[in-house]
Amino acid sequence: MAAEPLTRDRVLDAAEDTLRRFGPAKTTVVDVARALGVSHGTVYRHFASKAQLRDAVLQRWLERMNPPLEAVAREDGPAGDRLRRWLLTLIGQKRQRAREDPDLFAAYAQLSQEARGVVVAHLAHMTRMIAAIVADGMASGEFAAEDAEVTAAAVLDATTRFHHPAFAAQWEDAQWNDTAAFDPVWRLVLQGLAAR
Amino acid sequence: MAAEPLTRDRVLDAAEDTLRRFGPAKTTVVDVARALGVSHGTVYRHFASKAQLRDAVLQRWLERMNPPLEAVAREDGPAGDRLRRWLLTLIGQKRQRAREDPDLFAAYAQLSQEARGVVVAHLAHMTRMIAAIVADGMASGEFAAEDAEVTAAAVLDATTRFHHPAFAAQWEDAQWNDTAAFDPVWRLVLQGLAAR
DNA sequence: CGACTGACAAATATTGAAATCTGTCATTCG
DNA sequence: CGAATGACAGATTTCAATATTTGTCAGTCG
Repeated sequence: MAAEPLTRDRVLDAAEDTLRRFGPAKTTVVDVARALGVSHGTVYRHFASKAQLRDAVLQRWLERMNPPLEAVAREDGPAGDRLRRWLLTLIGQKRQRAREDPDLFAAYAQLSQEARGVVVAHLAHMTRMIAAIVADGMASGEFAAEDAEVTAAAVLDATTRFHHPAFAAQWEDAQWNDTAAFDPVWRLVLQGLAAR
Repeated sequence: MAAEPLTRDRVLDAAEDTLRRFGPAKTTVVDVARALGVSHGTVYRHFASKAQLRDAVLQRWLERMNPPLEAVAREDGPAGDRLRRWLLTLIGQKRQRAREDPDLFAAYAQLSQEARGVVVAHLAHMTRMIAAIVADGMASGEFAAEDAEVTAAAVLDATTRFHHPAFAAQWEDAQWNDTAAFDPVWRLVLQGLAAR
């Protein structure tokens, strides 16, 4: 074993690799320990249960979605344009993950059905980013809304069909490859936000 | 056996009863035949497969949701009010079914994941009803929309979270009992539709 | 002392043989 | 003749035994 003591992060790395390799159904704590060259008891010094380990892997994986979204949120230009780009970026990220990491994505889809902690935190972060854009739009007089947070949650709700993993199966359908289904919803949302 | 020859409808009745009693997982074609007092081969004279029988039961069950919705669609008054009532009726129907027929509802939830024929037809019908209300709103100058059908589909998409069975688990949560989550989305939709 | 091990009990998953179910069809019945 | 039967093959499900996995903890090691 290494001279270095085992860190939480190294365990997470090994767990993510193993998960990607064997899939969520076939990954055991012993597999993860073996990848690290330690006994499985040691893994339990860093995570209280297999569920917590899986949640932590998932959280890190979800958090990697944030930087591109934060970049869009910080851009210049009309709030409406930024919001549209932000939503399209979110949708794009989800689809990319569904394609590239089908196993991790399936685990995420399952957890979001159960509305578990990690996913709730993820959603809260998404809402906060939208709220920042909405608040900018309110400040510039472009949007008329009462409460940026509540409105942000409504925007996320209204576009559920396009980013919630329960609908991932439909993302492959031909008719979804372009924004034909998204655009009419986007029109509703943008005009719903617009000051008049 | 009865003097009457066995009808498709009597098979459907028996299948629905059996399904309700045993649940989708435990219902066999033999069970349905037994409830009718015939051999299971006879059931196959009316439905080509178990899947077709299940789809037909589900279709009838879904169609029973239509009358109250059609009643709302035919009411008088501003299109905005009618559309809101229609959506709340749809949401109410779904929740009622989720509570009263959990097994049939679970079967429906499963099928809508796979976007199967019955469900696609059901969705198309829902869209047509909304389109009628939207068209009325356009005629009266209350709404500004380009295409009533496309807009209707967008309204259904934007409210997915509140009527799609994938979210049924959340319908029981305290925060969903009132319209606290629905109202902000409704505001977005209504203002998105409104002529200015 | 703190990081790690590995034997252990209880929970969970796997397996394969037996039972049941689906769908077909030659035959019976009225 | 059309409606219904029931025996049958192949597919699927069940069930109980067997094996693996999770999570704990007393004990080892440096």
